[in-house]
Amino acid sequence: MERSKACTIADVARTAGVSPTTVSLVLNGKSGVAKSTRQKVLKAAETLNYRPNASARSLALQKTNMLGVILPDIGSPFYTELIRGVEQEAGAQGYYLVLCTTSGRPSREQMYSRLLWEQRVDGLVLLTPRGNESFIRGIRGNGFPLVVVDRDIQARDDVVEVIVNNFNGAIQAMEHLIGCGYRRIGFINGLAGIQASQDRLRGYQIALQEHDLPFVSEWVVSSDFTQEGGYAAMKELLAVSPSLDAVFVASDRMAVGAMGAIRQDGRRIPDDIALVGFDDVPLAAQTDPPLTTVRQPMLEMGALGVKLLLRMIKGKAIEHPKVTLQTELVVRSSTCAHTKGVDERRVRQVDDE
Amino acid sequence: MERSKACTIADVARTAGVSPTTVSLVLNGKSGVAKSTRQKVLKAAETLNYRPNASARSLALQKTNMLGVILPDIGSPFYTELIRGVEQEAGAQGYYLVLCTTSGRPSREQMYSRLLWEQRVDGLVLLTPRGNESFIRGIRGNGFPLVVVDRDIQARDDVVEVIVNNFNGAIQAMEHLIGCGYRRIGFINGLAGIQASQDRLRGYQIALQEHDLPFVSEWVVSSDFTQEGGYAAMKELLAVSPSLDAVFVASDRMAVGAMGAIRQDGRRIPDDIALVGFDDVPLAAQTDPPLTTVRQPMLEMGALGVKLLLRMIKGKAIEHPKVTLQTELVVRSSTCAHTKGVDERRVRQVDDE
DNA sequence: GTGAAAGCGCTAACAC
DNA sequence: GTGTTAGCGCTTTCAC
Repeated sequence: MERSKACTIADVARTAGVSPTTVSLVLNGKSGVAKSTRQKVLKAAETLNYRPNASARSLALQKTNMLGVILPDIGSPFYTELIRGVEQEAGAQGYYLVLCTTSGRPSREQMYSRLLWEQRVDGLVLLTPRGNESFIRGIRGNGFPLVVVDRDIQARDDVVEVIVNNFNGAIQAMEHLIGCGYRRIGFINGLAGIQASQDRLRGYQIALQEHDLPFVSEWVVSSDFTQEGGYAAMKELLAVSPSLDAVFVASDRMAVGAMGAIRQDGRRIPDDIALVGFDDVPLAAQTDPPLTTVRQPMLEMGALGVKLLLRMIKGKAIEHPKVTLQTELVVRSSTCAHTKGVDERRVRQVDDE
Repeated sequence: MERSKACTIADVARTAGVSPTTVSLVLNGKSGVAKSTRQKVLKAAETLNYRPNASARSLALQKTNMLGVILPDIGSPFYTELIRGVEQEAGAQGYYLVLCTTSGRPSREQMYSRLLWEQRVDGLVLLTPRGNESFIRGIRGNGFPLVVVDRDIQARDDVVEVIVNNFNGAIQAMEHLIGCGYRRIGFINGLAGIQASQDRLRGYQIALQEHDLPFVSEWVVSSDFTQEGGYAAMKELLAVSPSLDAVFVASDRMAVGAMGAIRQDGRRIPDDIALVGFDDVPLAAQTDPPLTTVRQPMLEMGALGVKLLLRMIKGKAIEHPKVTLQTELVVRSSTCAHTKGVDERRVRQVDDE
C-alpha cells in the first residue's frame, strides 16, 4: 500500500472551483469570504482529507510552532516533572516539543543549539545546570528566544530565567531540623559545580550560624544527585561522623540512597537519624518512611518557562526577566518523630520566617 | 538586540561570487566542484555564519529529519529507558525527536498523529500499550512509516512491531521461584486490558500447571503498574492470603510498593516472602533488598524500533515485521535467600529452558 | 469577495 | 564545473 500523496491546497481549490487564495483564507479562518464559498471549500477539504504541509507553512510564515528543550537527561524524576510542566503549557498553546538530551556532554549542547537554530524551532528552553555559559550568550546575543530554567546566568540581564530560591529552601530544611531539636546535622550536597549546590550550602551554613551551631566540615559531603551517590555519601558520613542525629540531603533521590545506607547500618529513621530531602519528587511520598523534603515547584517552573518563552516569541516585553519561585517545606515522617506526631500524608507547611 | 536576519544561500552565493547551485552542492558535500570554488564557498559561508533553513530544506526534499514519538507519559522509568534507546539511535542517525505524551487519553493520540502527519515528521514510534487499534491501522493504511513498540497489533501483518516475550518472561520468573522451593506463589499483574498483562498471566498459569501446582484465583490481583498500586495490591494479598511464600509482580515499580506493604506487615524479604519483579528498571538494583526481576531490554527495544523505522523511511524492505525480543532473569536478593547465597550485585542468568 | 502572482529558502533537472 | 530555471506548498500583497 503506497502512501497516498498528500493533496495540496491547489487540489482543494480545484475541486472546490475556487482559487488557492480563497482556500487559504477559509482554512485559516480569515474573514471576508462568502458563506457559500466557505462551505464549498470546507467540503472539498473534508472529502479530499486535506492536511496542510507544516514545512511549507513554516517557510512562508517563518515560524515552526515547535519549541526545543535541551536537558541533561530525562531519567531523573526532577527533570521528568519539569518537562511535564513544559509539555503541558506548550501543548495548551499548540506548540510541539523537540527534545534533546545532552547526557551531560557540553559538546552535545552546542551541537543541538546549532541545529535547533536551523529555524527548526521558534524558541529554546534550556534545562542545563552545568554547560557552557558562553554558549548561552551566543544564542541569546543573536536575539534567539531563549529561556533558562533552574539556573542563574548572572552576568546577563537579558537572559530570561526561571529559578528557585535554593538558599531559602536550605534554610527551611535546616530551620525545621533545628526546630525539631536536632543539633548534629550533616549535609549531603549535590554536584559541587552547580549554582544551586552553592546556594544550598550557603543556606546550611547560615542556618547553623544563626542558631549558634558550629560548622563542622566533616559533616558535609558532596555527591552527584543520584541514589547511589547518596548511598555512598551517607556511608561516608556514618563512618566518619557516627554521632550525627540528622542529615539534610540536597535531593530526594540521594535521600533514598541515604536511607538504604542508614538502614543497612542498623539505625532507624527518624529515631536514630532524621532526614530531609530536596525536590519533592513523587518518589518522596512513597519511601519508607515517607520523606520530609523541600518542595521545588517543578511543574510550575516548566510551565512558566514556556509562558515566558512564548511571550518573547510573540515579541512582547518581559517585565521581569528573572523570576524566582519559592520552595516549600513538606513535612512527612523522616523527621521529628520524637518531638511531635506528624501525619504521614502530605502536610504542606510553608516556613515563612 | 534584534535577531540578525538569517542569511540565505543566495547571500553566500553572492559573496562567494558563484551561483546558489554551487553553494548547495558544496554545502551538501556533493562531488563535482572545483577545489578552489569549494574553498571560496566555504569561506563565504563561514564569514556570513550561514545556517541552512530546515523548513525550506524539508519542503524541497520532502523530508524533515524528525521522528515523532507518542507515549503515555515520560514519568514511568520503563518509558524513560525506552525513550533513551529511541533517542540514542535517532540521534546517531541524525534525526530529531518530537515527543508527544497522551497522558493515557486516546483522544490526544489521534490529535497528535493527525498533527504529526502534517509532514512534520518522517515517521512515528508508537509506545502506547492501550489506545485505539483502528487509529494505528489508519496511519499505517495510509502508508505512513510507523513502528509499534511493546504492543502486538495482531490482526495486521503490515504493522512493524518490536515486542517482548512476556509469556516467557513470566515463565522465567515462575521457574526461578519454583526452583527455589516456593510453592504458594501469588501474582500481582498489571493493567488488565493490556496484551502484556494477559501474556504474563498465561505464563504464570502455565508454569504452575507444569509443576502440578494449583491455580488459586485469590492469589492473583490486578493493579496498575504504579508503586501505590503495588502497595495496595500487596496489602490485599496479605490480608486475603497470608500464607503466600512468594509473589511475582508484573513491574518493578509495583514490586517496590509491595515491598513497603510487606515491611509494614512486619515480614521480611525474602525470608518470609520472596519477590520477583518485572522490567529491571534502574530502581530495581537499588531497593532493599535488591530486587530479583525479569529484565526487558528496554534500550534495545527503543533503538531497534528506530532502526526499523528508518529502514522503512528509506524504503527498504523489512524482512521480519514482528521482532520479538527475549527477557532475561536477573537474580538479586529478594528471592532464594534460604536456598543459596546470591551476590547482591547484578548477576545475569539467562534461563534457557 | 475573489484571483493572479510573487516569494519564503532550498534542491535538482537540465543546459552550457 | 558551473549557472539557469523550475518547482516544493503555503501565504499574502495587490488588482479586479
